[in-house]
Amino acid sequence: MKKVFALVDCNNFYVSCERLFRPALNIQPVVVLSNNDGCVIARSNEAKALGIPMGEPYFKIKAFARRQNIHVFSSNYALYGDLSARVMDVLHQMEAEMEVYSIDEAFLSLPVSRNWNRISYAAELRERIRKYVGIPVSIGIGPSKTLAKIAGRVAKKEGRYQGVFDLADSSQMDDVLRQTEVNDVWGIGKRFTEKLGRQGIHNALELKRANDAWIRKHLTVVGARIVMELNGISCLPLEKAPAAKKSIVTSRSFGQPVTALSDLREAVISFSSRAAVKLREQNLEAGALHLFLATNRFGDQAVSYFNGQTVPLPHPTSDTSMLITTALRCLQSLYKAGYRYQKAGVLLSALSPQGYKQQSLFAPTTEENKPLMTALDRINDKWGQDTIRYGLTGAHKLWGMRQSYKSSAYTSSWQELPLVKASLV
DNA sequence: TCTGGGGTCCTAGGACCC
DNA sequence: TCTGGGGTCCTAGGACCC
Repeated sequence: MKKVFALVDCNNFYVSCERLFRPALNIQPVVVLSNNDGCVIARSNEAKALGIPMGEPYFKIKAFARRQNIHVFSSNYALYGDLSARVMDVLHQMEAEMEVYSIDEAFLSLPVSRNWNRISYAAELRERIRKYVGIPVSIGIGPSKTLAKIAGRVAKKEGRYQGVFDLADSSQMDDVLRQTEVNDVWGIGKRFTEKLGRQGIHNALELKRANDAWIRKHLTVVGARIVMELNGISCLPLEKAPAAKKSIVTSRSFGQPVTALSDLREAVISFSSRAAVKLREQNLEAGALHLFLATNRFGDQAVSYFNGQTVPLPHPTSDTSMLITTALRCLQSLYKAGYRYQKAGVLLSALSPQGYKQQSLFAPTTEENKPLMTALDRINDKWGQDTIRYGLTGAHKLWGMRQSYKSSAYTSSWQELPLVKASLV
């Protein structure tokens, strides 16, 4: 049977998560900040209306936010991750084929049939998510993922459609595409927009009709696929199972600049430990480790330093102490005194399933550490991250993140459950 | 003072081989 | 003056996404 795609997209997701536990904020301007309280990464409609751009550094709007009574939150991924899982559960229950595309989006594959009403199905989905989880969503429907994305924008923006817009076999197709700026098309970013603009291509309809050879030459096959998708020819299939990871990164900007090697060591040990846990969660082992250090990229270029080092591991491993030792060796050779470091990170690559590669006959094996790693993960799973951790990750954490406006882990920590108070009068 | 983090895919170019 | 050609593999960098 022929299929169409539906995109289910949570509205202003992080803001909606915060509002769930602070309903008084439902009509107030709200923003959520990135790690380190750096940039604005989610805005309520009221905050958008006040002109706060996506990605704006917080320090630039701090005074304005205070004047306008904008409610500000540090990001709280424990909360957002849990609510995301609940939204995805509701979708699963509807028994459609689905792809979890990101923390706040999922694609569904819907059958095309004359005696079946897609719009009322989508409306029902939307209502269930509102009722069971409390998060508002928009749903766009189209013959390709790219068109479903465009339909989703219409669903979100135009109140008259009540959160659901169907672009599959729609007579409005070209009108909608004409009104969609090219940089709002999925896969067209800043650079492609500039290139297209120089060719006189400014909206999605013009892109749909663009010359294929030119697109292939200047936007590569990536661009050619987008053009086909705009023409209703689906090139991007529904990925029902998540693909195995090819790399795992743990990196952070520091709450304040760090100069001492000892502080960097703490950070590097902490990032390596975290990366190792992620590796084990996915039953993977790494064949190589990359460590990088960076000073503030917006600061004075004369005193800037960015460097990284990749080293192969003697054999694929997910052993925390092996990864820490390797990362610290990199740090030793990368570190230069006198710089104000702002960021560091560990990247694990050459990933393979656990136990997949043959062990070396001569290299030291980490096999005997497996029970220790398993025990460590179990305890931290049960009692919370970092209940047991490697020494030297530091108690004072000079390098730790700023999170001045964080809400509670309402749904994933017994200590932080919301309290409901009632009294009988 | 203060500018996120974690990913993917594609291409060009260098190293190396016969 | 003239300095092969074709193939593979790897990596760095660019572009994009949420």
